[in-house]
Amino acid sequence: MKRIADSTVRRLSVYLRYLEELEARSIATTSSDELAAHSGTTSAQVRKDLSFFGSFGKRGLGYSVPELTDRIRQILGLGREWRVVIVGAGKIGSALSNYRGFAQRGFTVVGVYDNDPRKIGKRWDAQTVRDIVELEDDARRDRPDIAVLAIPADDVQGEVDRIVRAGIRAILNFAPAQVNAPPGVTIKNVNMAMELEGLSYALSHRE
Amino acid sequence: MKRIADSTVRRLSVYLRYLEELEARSIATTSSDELAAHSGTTSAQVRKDLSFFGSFGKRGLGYSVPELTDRIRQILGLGREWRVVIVGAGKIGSALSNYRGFAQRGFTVVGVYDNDPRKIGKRWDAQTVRDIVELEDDARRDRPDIAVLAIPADDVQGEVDRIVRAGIRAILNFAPAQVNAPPGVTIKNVNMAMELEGLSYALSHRE
DNA sequence: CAGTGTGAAGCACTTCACAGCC
DNA sequence: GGCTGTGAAGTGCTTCACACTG
Repeated sequence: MKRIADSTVRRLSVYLRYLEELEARSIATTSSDELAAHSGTTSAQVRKDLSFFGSFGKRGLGYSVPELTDRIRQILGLGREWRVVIVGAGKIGSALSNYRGFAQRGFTVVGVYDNDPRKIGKRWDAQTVRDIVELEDDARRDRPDIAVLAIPADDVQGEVDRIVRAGIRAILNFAPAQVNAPPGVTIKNVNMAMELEGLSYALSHRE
Repeated sequence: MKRIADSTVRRLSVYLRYLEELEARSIATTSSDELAAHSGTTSAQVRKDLSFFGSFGKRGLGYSVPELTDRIRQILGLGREWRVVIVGAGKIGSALSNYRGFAQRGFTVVGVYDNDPRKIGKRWDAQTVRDIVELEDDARRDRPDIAVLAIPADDVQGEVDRIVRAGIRAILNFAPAQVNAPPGVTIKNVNMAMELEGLSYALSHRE
């Protein structure tokens, strides 16, 4: 399949959230106009995004909510369980795994790791914190798909390397550090410092 | 000044982090090549980004680390204190305000708010949680610049409206919901669900 | 006739390539 | 000689506009 822009995938995620809301309210159909209004984009953009994956609508009528919901879930790969390990037994990982949409969309925490002896062995949500050095061994058994990396900025690269050695090919990185991964490993960076500095910039450059 | 792309501002933030590291190691000069290597971009991109704001380098020599650090801080508006309120006394806000770079870059928490009676009045980091209905009154006294919105997805728009009424013109939104703000108010969305779904998509579309 | 699907046009960001300066 | 600064070219995402169809 043709390469899909990152921005397109992100918008699909937003469309999905609105479609789920419509589904909960038992609304049967919607239109590109309506989807656009609730997603902060334009109707042309919605139609273009969907067109990369097929023609899901009916001309003159719009889209069937249940059908489009299913198709987008399928496209995003949400039809299965994703096994997630949290590296860094801190507040960010905890906030993420407690988020109700997390389990709802098929993400399951199969392990929590830290390198701090004071944390190892302690209870953490429904898990017991394990020693980070055990990640590679455990991974052979647990077969995690995704690692959430939420540690302080020191030695982020070292932990990325460990995660990659453990055979995990997708990383959600909350550490404010630039990291390299081999081809075939996808990294998404969530950098709060960067976002705050973006706000600082915006506030500073107003008329 | 010419409008600057969001992506440029985000990269400046990354350059700054590397420059601070160089400064800590007392390294006096650097080059666009080196900055690029540590920021996941190209040297041409670095030079182009900087060129929007002036010419900070010396041909044949590169950039003075302290000078460029200062200039980027200035550009990003980090030369002053930014007063931040946290709306939603949960783990995300706590993780953010405990992040050492937060205070270091001039962001100060001046208030924490929640609507849960069980949380109001309780200690939360160095703050006492206040009732969200008091935000507007308090803002007249505290003059916050930025609101960090970290509440569950319900009624995000209502809280955005309240924040805007309180005169705050920059919002960092962690709630997975599309929100509208009047012109003049900048919103940055950090959507973890979207990032995870991006990873799900990437994992599902491999050869 | 309302609303989709889609080539074509428009626009914005990135990369190139080289003149200019230290 | 090395590295910056920058017009020009390239690339890719977004918007337009309209043919098409239920």
